[in-house]
Amino acid sequence: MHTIKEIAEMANVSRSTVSRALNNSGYVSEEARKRIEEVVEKTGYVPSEHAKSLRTKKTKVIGVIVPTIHTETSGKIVAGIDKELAKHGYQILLAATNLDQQKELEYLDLLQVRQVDGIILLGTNTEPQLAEKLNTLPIPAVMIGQELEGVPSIVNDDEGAAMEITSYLISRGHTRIGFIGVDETDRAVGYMRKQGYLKAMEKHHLPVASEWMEEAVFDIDSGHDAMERMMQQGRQPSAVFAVTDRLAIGAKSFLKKAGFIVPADIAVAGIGASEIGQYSDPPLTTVDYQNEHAGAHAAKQILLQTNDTEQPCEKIMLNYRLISRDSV
Amino acid sequence: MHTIKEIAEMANVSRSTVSRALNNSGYVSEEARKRIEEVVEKTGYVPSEHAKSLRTKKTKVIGVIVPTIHTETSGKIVAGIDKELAKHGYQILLAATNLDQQKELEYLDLLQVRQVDGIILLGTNTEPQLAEKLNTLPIPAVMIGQELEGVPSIVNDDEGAAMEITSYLISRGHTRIGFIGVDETDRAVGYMRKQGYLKAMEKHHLPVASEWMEEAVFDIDSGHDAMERMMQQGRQPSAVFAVTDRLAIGAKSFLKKAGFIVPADIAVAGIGASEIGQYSDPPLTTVDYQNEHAGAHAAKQILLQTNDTEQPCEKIMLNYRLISRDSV
DNA sequence: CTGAAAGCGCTTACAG
DNA sequence: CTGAAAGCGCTTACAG
Repeated sequence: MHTIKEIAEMANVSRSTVSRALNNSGYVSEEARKRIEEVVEKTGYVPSEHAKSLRTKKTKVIGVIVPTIHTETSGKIVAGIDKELAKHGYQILLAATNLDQQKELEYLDLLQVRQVDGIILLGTNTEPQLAEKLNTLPIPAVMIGQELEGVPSIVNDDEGAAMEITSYLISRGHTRIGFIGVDETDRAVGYMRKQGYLKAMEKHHLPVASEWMEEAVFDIDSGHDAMERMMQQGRQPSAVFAVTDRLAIGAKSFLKKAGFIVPADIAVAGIGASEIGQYSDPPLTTVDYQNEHAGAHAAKQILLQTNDTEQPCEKIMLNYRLISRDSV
Repeated sequence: MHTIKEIAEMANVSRSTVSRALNNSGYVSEEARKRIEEVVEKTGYVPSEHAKSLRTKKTKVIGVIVPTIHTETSGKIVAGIDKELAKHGYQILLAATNLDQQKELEYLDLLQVRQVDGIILLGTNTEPQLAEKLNTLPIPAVMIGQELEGVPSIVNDDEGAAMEITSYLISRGHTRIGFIGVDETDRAVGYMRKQGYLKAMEKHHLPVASEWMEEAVFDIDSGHDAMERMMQQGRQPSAVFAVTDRLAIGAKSFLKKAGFIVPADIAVAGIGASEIGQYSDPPLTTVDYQNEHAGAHAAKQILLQTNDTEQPCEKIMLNYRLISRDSV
């Protein structure tokens, strides 16, 4: 690895001049520039980002904190972030919490230490501790998927989507509609989607039986088990809305095993527009949140903020669209 | 953000002593250490990684180059890498090529500039240019999924797996077996898996018709189209082996649309043990490569090499297992 | 148009 | 056990 000093010596100029030439800042004579370019070309010299960062306090790296990295949703969001960031020469420093909320806070520190220029967080909760930390961060942060006081965020219309999908089930003649949700500390997925379900039911004056409401965690098996519990009750629903596609897939897999036909016996719907839902049997009715867009938006936001620190704290709510397929 | 100088002043010691205390290197009296710890605690001081890196030439960051980040395979491998790395306080700097081979080379440079301690590459090809670059890299590199001269690598037994799955189809009574592959510049997926197929057919003295061999690219739609082409020929196969699950899913989706019953009319098998295959209809027979393990192995390898530069260039071939499900 | 010098925030021999 | 000093590789006023 060469250093700027070596390049300067080889080109017979000072380090200052090399720096100016490379950064296009300040005057450099044509001849000097040419000599420098030749040397750079010949040596393959690239300046050390660390030294640069130390001086300029900029790293062109954005920290991204995700709950899990091998799920489709995270994957698409990160892909969206990456594509947008790459356009501007930024890179992603990735941190996965594996759904451990404590780690969310730890990584916030860790990423700061690495002097990232900004942080994008795929939120799983809205704990006040997190909000506080995010608000006192010396660098810009953007939250995806959850709304948090004082933090710019890209959110989905979770309540609206849940209402729409529940209403869709109702419009297809269903009145006994089950619900598979998750813990409400996840405000977007746990609370808002449940609200949407409840509001739709209420609007149509339909009863909501407690034995039709199950709580699960974020995986397929958990959806399977929730469906199993629901069907063991006396009164069985004729349709079920699960707050994620993976939960819905799990529910369907239980129903299939237990001999129920989807959608003839029971209709199933989810949220997420995952491929696994698209190619499962029968294809899953769901809502598309356009996760790549969410990622791209977040990247744009963070880039805006790094360049102009006093950006207003924007909240963006993304569109969704219902995808009706054969599971309903 | 505080600096070591401020901490030193507040604790009434020199910067050297603060550094020694924080890194547990060299002697520090109990009293000094206590004072320093108190100040650090109070201020929430964390040393700048950039300054550290500039001195020590270590960053505790590993660059990971992937073809795409939103696919299940990449996701699982990266998850495996991340988990192992996190144990040792390392982080991932992510770069996605979106299947552009040129970018693979560019990112190799970019990551070096960022002074990562090592690079893990999910390989898609074995171009000599890539091998050469990897071999002259001043930092350790590990390749996953492809074998490359002189580069430590974690590979799957692609030929073995393809042979086994083809033999499995044969053992179920199939003799007319189609093949959906990808370009052979991807040596592992394109060439080795095709070899496995051909060898199994040859071993059982079965004919391989050219109209049973299709080439696709890495997505579901492409598998669909390849299957469509194959079925438009005069002689139709009774089974088809696609080199990835996604291709197999695409093939199945065409067959379904065209009115064929899987597996009664045509059996379908893939490789990858993806969830989408598991929950598709009927569930896909496939081979599990245990991608998380591959990632973890790669991380261990790279960690070994960063600490001990003269590690021998190891090649590891991972186990696979056949998962037989209803698509065959 | 150019270069000497200071400084970013650390670590590490070295002298005491 | 501790501190002064040099140095990692850059950038940026400043003086010329």
